[in-house]
Formats: sequence, C-alpha cells, structure tokens
Amino acid sequence: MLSPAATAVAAVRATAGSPAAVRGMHARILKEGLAHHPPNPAALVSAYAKSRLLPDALHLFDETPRRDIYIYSSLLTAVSHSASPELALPILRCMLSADALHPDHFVISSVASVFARLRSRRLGRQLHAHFVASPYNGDDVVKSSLVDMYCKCGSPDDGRKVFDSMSAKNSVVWTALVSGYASNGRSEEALQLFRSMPGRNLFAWTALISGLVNTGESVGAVELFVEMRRDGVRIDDAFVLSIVIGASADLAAFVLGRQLHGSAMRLGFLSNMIVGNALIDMYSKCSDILSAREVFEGITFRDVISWTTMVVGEAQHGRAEEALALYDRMVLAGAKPNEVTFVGLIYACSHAGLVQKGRQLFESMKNEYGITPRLQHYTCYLDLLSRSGHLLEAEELMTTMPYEPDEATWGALLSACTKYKDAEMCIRISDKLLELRPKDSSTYILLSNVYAVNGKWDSVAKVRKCMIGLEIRKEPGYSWIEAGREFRLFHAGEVPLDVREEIMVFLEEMVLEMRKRGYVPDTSSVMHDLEESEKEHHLFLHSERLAVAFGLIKSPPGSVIRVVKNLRVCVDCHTVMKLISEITHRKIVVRDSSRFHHFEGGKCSCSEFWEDLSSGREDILWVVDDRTASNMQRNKWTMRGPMIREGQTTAAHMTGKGRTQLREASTHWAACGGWAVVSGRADEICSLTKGKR
DNA sequence: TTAGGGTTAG
Repeated sequence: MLSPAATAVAAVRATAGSPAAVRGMHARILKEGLAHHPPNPAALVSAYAKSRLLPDALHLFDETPRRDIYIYSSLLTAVSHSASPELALPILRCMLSADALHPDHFVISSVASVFARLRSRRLGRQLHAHFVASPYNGDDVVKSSLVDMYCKCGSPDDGRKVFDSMSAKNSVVWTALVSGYASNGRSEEALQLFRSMPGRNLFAWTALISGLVNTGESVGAVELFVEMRRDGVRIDDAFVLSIVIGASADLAAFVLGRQLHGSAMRLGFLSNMIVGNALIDMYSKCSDILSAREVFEGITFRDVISWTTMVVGEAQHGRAEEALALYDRMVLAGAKPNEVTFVGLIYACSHAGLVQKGRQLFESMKNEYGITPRLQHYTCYLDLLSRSGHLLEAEELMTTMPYEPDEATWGALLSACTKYKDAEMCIRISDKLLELRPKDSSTYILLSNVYAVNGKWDSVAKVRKCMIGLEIRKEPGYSWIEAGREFRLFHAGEVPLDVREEIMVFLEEMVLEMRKRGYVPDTSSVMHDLEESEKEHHLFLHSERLAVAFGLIKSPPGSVIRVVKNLRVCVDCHTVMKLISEITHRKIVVRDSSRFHHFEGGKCSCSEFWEDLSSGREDILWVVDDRTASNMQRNKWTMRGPMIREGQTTAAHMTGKGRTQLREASTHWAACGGWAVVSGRADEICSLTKGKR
C-alpha cells in the first residue's frame, strides 16, 4: 500500500505534459494539505516544467518553505532545458549559501548541462574539479554530462579524456562525443568514433549528420543519410529528416529536396511542423517559391518560424507584396512576429522601394512589439533609405544608431552613393572607412570596388597594398547547377574541357544575338585597370554564365534553369541573363549570396533593386602550370588584382608579356581537372603547387 | 524524489 504522499507523487507524474492537469493536481494537493510535504514540491516543479510552465515552477519554488536537494534538482533540470539557462546561477548560489546544501550527482549533471548551454568552459572546469573531489566522482551519468559540456564548449579533447575514464559507456555518451567532434569541425574523428560505436542508433546517426551540416559539410551529411537509409535504420522521429532537408536547402539541391519531401510523406512526418518549416525553407532556397508556398498553405499548425520562413522567402524572391500580405495574415492569426520576421519585412520593403511602409514597420517593431532593433535591422532600414535616394537621412541614421557600422552597413550606403552618382559622398565615406583600417577583408574589397568605379586607381592600388600587407584574400567566385543526379561547379574563367566547345559556341552565339538587340557590355564591375577588350573577356567567362550555358545545353526544353552563385551577380551578367531568357524563351533563376533573380522574357523579378558592391564581384582565377610559373619568374611578370585564399589559389591577371600563353595554360590545366597554387607577394612569384580537384 | 545525447527562420 502506497502512502498518501507517494500516491500524490504518482498522480502528479501522470499529469506531466498537460498544463491543465498539473494545475488541477496542484490544487488538489493544496486542498489535501500535502503541498509542502516532500517529495510533492519537487514532483510538482518537474511536472510544471514538463508542461512548459517554468514561471509556475519558479513560483512554487519561491513558496516552498523547506527546500531540499530534490526540489533544487528538479528546478535546475527544468531551467537547464528552458530558454533561460542562466537562471540556474542564482538558484545555485541560493542552494550553496542560503540553504547550505551540497550538490549531489543529480545536481552536478544538471548544472553541467546549464554550463554547456551557456558555453562556459570556465564554469564547466570549476564544476568538473568539484565533481572530482566529491563522493560522486565515479558516477557515469555525471561523466556523460561533462563530456557533452566540454564538447559544447568547444573542447572535444577534454570531453574525450572524461569519456576514456568511464568504465561502462552507453549510447548516450557515445552520441555526445560523436556529436562533439562533428560539431567542432572534426569530422574525421567523428566518423572514426562513429564507425567503432557499438549499437549505433537513430540518435547517433542524427547527432553525426547534424554536426556535419552545422560545420558546413552538407554533402558528407547527405551521403551519411543515404548510408543510414541503406542500413535500414528506422526513422521514428522527425529530427534527422528536418536536418537533411536543411542540408539540401544549403546546397540548393532541388532534386534531393523533392525526394526528401516524398520520404517525409511516406514516413508520415508531413504533418510535423518542423519538417514543414524545413520544407518551406528548402523550396525557397532551391528557387521554387511557389512550391514553398504550397507547403506553407498545407501546414495545419504554424508557429512564428513557419510564418517568418515564408515571409523571408517571399522577400528574397523579390515578392514584397506577398511578404507584406503574409504579415497581415500572420498578425490576424495571432502569431507574434519576432526580430527575424522584421528583418524579412524591412528587407522586402528595401528591395521594392517601399520607404513609407518600411519606416512604419521599423517603428512598429520598436513601439508595438518592444523589439530592440539590432545592427541587422538598422542595416536593412538604412539600405531602404539609401536605395530610395534618401542619402542624407541614411548617413544621419548611421551616425546616430547605437552600433558601430559593419561591412554590410557601409556597403549599403556606398552602393547607394554609387547608384545616385554622388561621387563626393562616396569618396568622403570611403576615405573615412580606409582611415579606420577595417579588419574585415570584404571591407577592403568594397573600398577597392568603390574607388575603381570612380576611377581612382591610385586609391585602388593603396587598398590592394593594404590587403597584401595584411594577407587579406578574396573569396573566389563560383556557381553551380544540378544536372540530373550530379552537381556541376564552375569557376570564373575556367571552362571544363568536356563541355568547353559547346559552352563557348553557345555563349558566342548568344553574344551575337544580344548585340543585335542593342547589348553593350557593361564593364564597370571589372575592378581592374584593364583594357576594354580584356574586361569584356573577364565578363564573358563569369561563372554564372558558364553554369547557365551548361544548363541550357544539357536540360530538357522548357525546364527551369536554376543556378546558385556564392557571390553577387554583376551588372553585366544581370543584363545578359535577362537577354538570354528572352532569346531562348526559358526561365532562369539565379540564387546569389543575397537573394533570388527570376529571369523571364527579358525581365528580372528584382526590378533592378538589387545592386550592391559590398560582397565583391567575381574575378577570373588564373591557374597556371609549372612551365608558365617558371616563365613568370624568368620574365619578372608582375601580378595585380585580388589574391585568393592563402595556400589555395592565387588569382590575378597578369601584366607584361605572355598573357595569352598564360590564359591558354591555365584553361588547359583547369580543363584537366587540376588546380595550381601560386604563392607569393603581388610583385614576385615564390612557389607553385598543383593538385587534383 | 531529482540527472546525460539529436530538429526549423536572418
């Protein structure tokens, strides 16, 4: 026979997860006079927390006169899972001083998860020291929470030491360490550990795949997912699906994304809200905004992320009216917008020139919703003002806002000065920015571009010199396209040998046809002091053109061409895409580093509200072979232009003799599937290595 | 009577 208190605890436990049931049970226990009778307070705190009623749990804790280790343990666990893990610190202080209780193994493991959430290695180490000196120092559950804590704080090696000290290791601690290596970018070790793990379950697969996606190894993550399916691992929950759908969004892998949509349907997870949200984002990032919308409309329960994902998607696709109409629906539906929603909304206004609406939203975010604007909001708003020609107002906002402007903020203002041909303001801001000696490499690219547009080649040289001195490198431009089951990656200036003939013939035909329609190359985005014909050649081989040409040659007639590019599209490519869509009667969608461009019948969805100098434009990558490199040294050719990531590829155009040979050699070498690295300063070539792509 | 691992938006 159970005691009345134990009966009450069992009843309380049974209510967990249902707010009404917990409250009812609390009332009943109060009536029976058992409210302060241990272990009821601890059980109620747990039940409240499991019903997502942390304030009620905290209130109950405050009301409880005699607090034992159980109620502390329950509350600390609740807080460690909540949105505010930092609340654990005062509770812990109270436990140690006011109630003079010693933390037991339950408390230590909960506190370890709090420090993991807070990413505080310093506090975590203190806790670890305390644990070692405590009577519980052999407890494996505490050890597994310490492994996780070290991994989340960026020290998987420390986690490994604790892991190795364990006598018996269960799947929880294996998973924690696999996840730790993977999410700290140590994929080799993660895989090795995973392969040696006994009894790999869905949790471990999910942890590994998630870690890889979070460190940018989406391709590897997808491969593992395929292996997992082949191994026949049962998918009992939606975690892994939403992660892999997210990976296909990152990769803009449309075919894969659609297959995953099918898998989600077959496995019965289509009604899962998180899977639905991931699908909306995937379709949007794969350039198919209409399918994104279809998934959105089919979702039964929508949270703020569902609404925001859709708003942001519409905004990035240049569909400002749809984004704003969604916002109205969202408010009517009673969903509360957050700071991300407003980023999307102001962005939408900015790219449609809706100054009044944007101003109103910026104010309502602060006044109606009490959201303090972040730098990102100021940048979006400033972008809106400056794009629409309110340059002085934008400059004033920049000086009065409570943040230091970053590269994106300067970029927004400088692009607008360029657009409105306010050279004086442009140079004034640039000179000021150069004086500040920015740390971010992209700021130097921005400055260089601005000076180049204004023909100030001496300042361009000065910026380039700064960059070389600081070993700042520019990211190389590339584009990719999905062709059947494979991806095809194109670098600027490099035409793969197997399709070279077809692509070159196609592009030359296009140029002839475009010229008939009045096309004149706009070389303003080639940021080097080159001859005009040389600049045109740079443009001709920009990576998105190669990718689009490849797509048009290889895809079935009438299908949509979807290309992804890592940098921004340049002015001339933008014009060319419009013309190609008109000439070939095909839809072309280009996702660049900031937004989507839908080209159809000679027009683009962005309505020309897109220009931005900040991300840097594409440059031709010069890759050279051994013979050319020694020629370069012998003839003392000098290199100019931006340099690419250290130790990988040095891109530049050449001056002096032999440019043509160099171009031939580089194209040849690239076509063989290799890459070459030239390392050295701008004025001297030091060494060369080469490798396979 | 209280503890440890994996999801979606900028």
